[in-house]
Amino acid sequence: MQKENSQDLSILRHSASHILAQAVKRLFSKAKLGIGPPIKDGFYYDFDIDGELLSQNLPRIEEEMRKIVKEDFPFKKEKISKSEAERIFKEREEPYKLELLKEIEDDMVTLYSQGDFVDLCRGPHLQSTGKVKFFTLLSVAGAYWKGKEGNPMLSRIYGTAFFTQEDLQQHLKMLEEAKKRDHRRIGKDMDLFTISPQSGAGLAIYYPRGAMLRDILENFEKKEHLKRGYQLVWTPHISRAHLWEKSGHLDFYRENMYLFSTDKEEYVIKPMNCPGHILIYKSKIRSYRDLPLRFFELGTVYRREESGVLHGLLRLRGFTQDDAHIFCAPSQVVEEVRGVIRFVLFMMNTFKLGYRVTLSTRPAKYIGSLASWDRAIEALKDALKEENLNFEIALGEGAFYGPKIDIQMEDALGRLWQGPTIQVDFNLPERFDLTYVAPNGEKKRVVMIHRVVLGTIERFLAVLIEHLGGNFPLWLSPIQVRILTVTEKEASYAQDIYQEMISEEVRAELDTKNEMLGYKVREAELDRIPYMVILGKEEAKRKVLTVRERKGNNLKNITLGSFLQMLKDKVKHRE
RNA sequence: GCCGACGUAGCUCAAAGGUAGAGCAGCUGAUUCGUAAUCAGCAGGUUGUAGGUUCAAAUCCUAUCGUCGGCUCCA
Repeated sequence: MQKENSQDLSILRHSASHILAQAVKRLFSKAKLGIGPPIKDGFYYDFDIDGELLSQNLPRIEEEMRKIVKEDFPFKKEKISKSEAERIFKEREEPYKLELLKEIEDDMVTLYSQGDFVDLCRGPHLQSTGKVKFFTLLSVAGAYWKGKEGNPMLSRIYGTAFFTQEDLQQHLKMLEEAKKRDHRRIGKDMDLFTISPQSGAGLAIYYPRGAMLRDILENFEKKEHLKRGYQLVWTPHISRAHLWEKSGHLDFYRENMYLFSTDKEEYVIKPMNCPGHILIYKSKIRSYRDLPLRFFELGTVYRREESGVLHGLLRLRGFTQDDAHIFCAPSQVVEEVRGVIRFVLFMMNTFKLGYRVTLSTRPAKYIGSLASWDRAIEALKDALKEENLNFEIALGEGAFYGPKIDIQMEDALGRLWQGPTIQVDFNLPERFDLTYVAPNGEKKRVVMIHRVVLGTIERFLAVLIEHLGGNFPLWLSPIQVRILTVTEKEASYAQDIYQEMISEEVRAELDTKNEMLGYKVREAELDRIPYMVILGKEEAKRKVLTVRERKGNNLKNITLGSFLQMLKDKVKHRE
């Protein structure tokens, strides 16, 4: 039933996109048609036209669409020969449709028409334009023809459509809600971080609360890595360009790298941590008995990203990977990858995040031999299968040095962001001649696995903020408790409680402002503080606390000792 | 990088060529209050930046930086 519904919905939306195209052609006869498919949450149509005109005229276009709906044209399907279709679109001066026709291998094609509007389309559609009742246009954006940089930039109009007014309303409401969860909004509200034009686009600055949050995450990461046999390492932020020449990055990754020269030499600000970890591996002769070696670093890297792609903490130019490189024998690869997969799943479960797994294969631009690529892909597949994970294959989406498993996480608008990734690399060990001594005394080639389990601290924080709407569980909350006094008379008792708490390593704040309690409660709620401790005449007299939970429940007559114990238990179990 | 929109006080937003304004936050004072906004006063801005048009620019033009929505790219 559900599935049928979503199929019907995409037919509806496809029809809506044709109505949109007809409306635009009516208003702007010079507009050339691109394509107009239904998508996950609606539909779009691409036009080659002055984009400014469209954004100003969105209301007019929508009005025209409603007229077309009223006119109730039937959607007519017609099967004709390709040459006949070519004649029609030539006459109608639709160069993009002609280009699409050329790529169709069949001799026959289908056209759909409504009124005087004709489109090359596989269909299906609803019976008539009158069936499309509840829709709205949302935005205008640029989009390259066929999604290829270098192709002409078309103007894309996005919209959405539903079968009922209620569904439409609900969807629009959901978009509003998502906006409220936007990590940039919450980051500002909760005083966590900023990206200041003064320091530069794509570079985040953490305020005390944001820095606290990072620190909690980072400490958690370090502990979990140590538990799994990783060793902490640290490598410098800049290094000689020479190193990056050897790794191949200067050839394959140059446009994303920040380079600078000192008087004598060129240097690179690291965009990745692997070359540094390789130097650590190479610092001595390694035995098969040492393997696998797992080097972990919260490595801050900088990449020159195109200005248009920057997006809060989700897409930055400077970010910190929870990066590790595992050096192992070829026979250990599957087991090591399995271990990383389990680690990733542990993380996703800990934070209760949804995810999607893909296996990315060899891209057009790559280094290393075909045979080693095939071997690496097999190893990743085996590990995924043995962990019983569902995954999709993304052809040609691998890194230039090896195939990878990507785990994507969802943000508040349902957009997917790459987080954890696991990449097998047979190539860098070759380039740097990384070996170990086998039992028979022979030198053997080591295999390298690059992997991150959260991805980056920044992006992960962003996804987490949106996932939780800023309501961090106690163990993650930068501020765990705020102490509120009812009147100024309780200031000294509150001060004592506060001192006790911070000495017990509770992240507490004291609010003795001369304001009414309602005001302070409201502020603490807006700051999403998990626990408020309310101290008035009663509490001071009886030396107890009243605790208000974030949701509004009250716990009365609690002693400081039992409250501290409760906090400790919850932190321990990450509730 | 490309297409489009936008940039006004710490924040949210007014002011459509003619003296930049409000709410919240901040500060001072009053109030001493029991679970999502107590009252009053004060202060706060070379309208992102740099040029230009004009008697006069937040407003019009150009460039530039940045932000937002996409495309492309990616952790």
